[in-house]
Amino acid sequence: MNSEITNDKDDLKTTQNFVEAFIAEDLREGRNDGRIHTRFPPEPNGYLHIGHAKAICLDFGMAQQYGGKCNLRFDDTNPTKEDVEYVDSIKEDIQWLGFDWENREFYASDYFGKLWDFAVDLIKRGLAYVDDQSAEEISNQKGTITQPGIESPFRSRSIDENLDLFYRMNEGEFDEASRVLRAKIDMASPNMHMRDPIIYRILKTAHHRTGDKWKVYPMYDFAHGQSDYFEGITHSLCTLEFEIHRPLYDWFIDQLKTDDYRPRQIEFNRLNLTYTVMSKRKLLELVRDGIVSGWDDPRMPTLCGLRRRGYTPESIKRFVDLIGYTKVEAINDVSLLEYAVREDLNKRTPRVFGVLNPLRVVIENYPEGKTEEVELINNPEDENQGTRKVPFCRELFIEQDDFMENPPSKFFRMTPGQEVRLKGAYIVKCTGVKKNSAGEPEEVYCTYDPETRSGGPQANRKVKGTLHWVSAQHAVDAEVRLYDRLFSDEDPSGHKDIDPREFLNPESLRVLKGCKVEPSLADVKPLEKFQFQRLGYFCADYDTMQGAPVFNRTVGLKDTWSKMNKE
RNA sequence: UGCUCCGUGGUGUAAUUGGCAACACGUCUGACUCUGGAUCAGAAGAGUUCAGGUUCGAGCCCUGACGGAGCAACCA
Repeated sequence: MNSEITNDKDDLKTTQNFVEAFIAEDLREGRNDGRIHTRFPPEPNGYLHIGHAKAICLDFGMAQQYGGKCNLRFDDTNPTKEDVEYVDSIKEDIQWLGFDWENREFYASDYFGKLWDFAVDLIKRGLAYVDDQSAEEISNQKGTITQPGIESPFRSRSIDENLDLFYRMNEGEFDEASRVLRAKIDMASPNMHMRDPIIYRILKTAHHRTGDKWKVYPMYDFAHGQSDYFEGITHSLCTLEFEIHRPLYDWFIDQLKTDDYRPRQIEFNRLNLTYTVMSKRKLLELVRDGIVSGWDDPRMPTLCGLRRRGYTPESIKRFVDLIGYTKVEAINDVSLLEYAVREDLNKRTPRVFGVLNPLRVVIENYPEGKTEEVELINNPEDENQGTRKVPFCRELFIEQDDFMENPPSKFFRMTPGQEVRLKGAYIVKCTGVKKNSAGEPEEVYCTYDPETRSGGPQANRKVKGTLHWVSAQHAVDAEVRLYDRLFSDEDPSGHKDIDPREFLNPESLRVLKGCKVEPSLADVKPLEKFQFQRLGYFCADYDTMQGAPVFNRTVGLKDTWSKMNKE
């Protein structure tokens, strides 16, 4: 039949990344009964950013690809930092990306009981002990990166005493920080994480889910791997900084396992983007200090920020697909993200006319009071999007940048004596300009050729430039927010001793009021996306009101003209 | 200084059991165009951090340097 037709050959993946290779191998060898089960484990202490999207795509993607499942599990073991506000936003963002954890919404706090039992079990087996020392004493005994630690004086107290103390810790009998439970492993290990790690600490803060039921809470290392185990996770995918934790992860699993099943931790590289910061702490500071308007400020690399900026889930997934997964610490160029969103928006957004910096044009030989309806194609990339009618009359607005009285060569726009096409309407010839006292153009005059209306007898006459325009009489006023990168340095947090905010880009937001857009845009709804022809992609902001649209610029169109002029 | 991980065009990634270093973004040409967009055609750009070794043959294996990152929170 149509054997030679493979129109999607570009999408056929011929290679697999190292994570896929590991998983494929495990499956081939029948480990864990040939199951694949992953999990996405956010801590509910902040909003998700595009780096999390990379993890989400891998966690859910691997499960999808190999016919497995992916759980959503909140890693909520530290009530002092976590909150339900974050739980809700995290769920919303994952759903927005298009992933589904079905009924598998779990919390590490679901396992506090089992974790407690496991800790008690370790104590009974002589593998854990209560340490009465202060944080400082414990830290001093821990040794350094080059020197082994020394054992705690409480390391060998009796099982009964340990049990008694541990129960009393949870009954609130002791102050926070007065005692901890530690695993008894090896104070001389070259891996600091194996030097009798703390596994439970006393915290008297109420937990957002378990209230004041518990006075002791497990540490990350004592909760994460075990939660994986309880859920039957087969592949625990995380970022590179947890590589050093893997021996400890495995140690706990060894103590827990009762048969051949065991989860495997695999670490991949984190996503870094040029011209931004990605750590939750730094993002939180930007919000807290009012440098941005909130977590969903369109300049933020958060998923809610990107959403508000006009990014689509597809473009983010495509970007993640393009950058891949390795073990190399990389810094990815935002221009690739911008490429991904342009590629997507080009296919899906309708074209419209919007004039950001209006300059009035009067067509002197066009009848006063006359209005024509001009038909325009909504999207040349997708004819299903049809056409629309746009009013045209004697007075219009064009872009200030599209007029120059004394232009350089290769300026194919409005300038005295030169013909230019008003897209979808007529070819006009500039006849003059009126300037204000400062010498700036205030009003431009031209004449039109009635024969050149699109579809008309002279319509195919060659002119070098085509401009977008809006009828002055019918234009809708809009606010437009032009966003640019938040930092002017490629790697703002990559400089020792320099605060990233030294590199804040003062032009990261420019608000334009009194922009003129075509009447079809009067009643746009938030998050509706458009291509403002010749300018870029824009997305209606949440601040949009009936008849008073507000647009965020997602990304500009490629602009070879402005590039030429930079040199 | 100890341990762990990592070093392939400007950037991000590929290279099946060792077999003439591939792709994407970016850059630069040109064509086409009622978006200086899109599309199409093409070009430049690395000899794989370095030095040895094994081999008929090494980006892939071995040794040693050099460079980068992570690890000493009662954070995750």
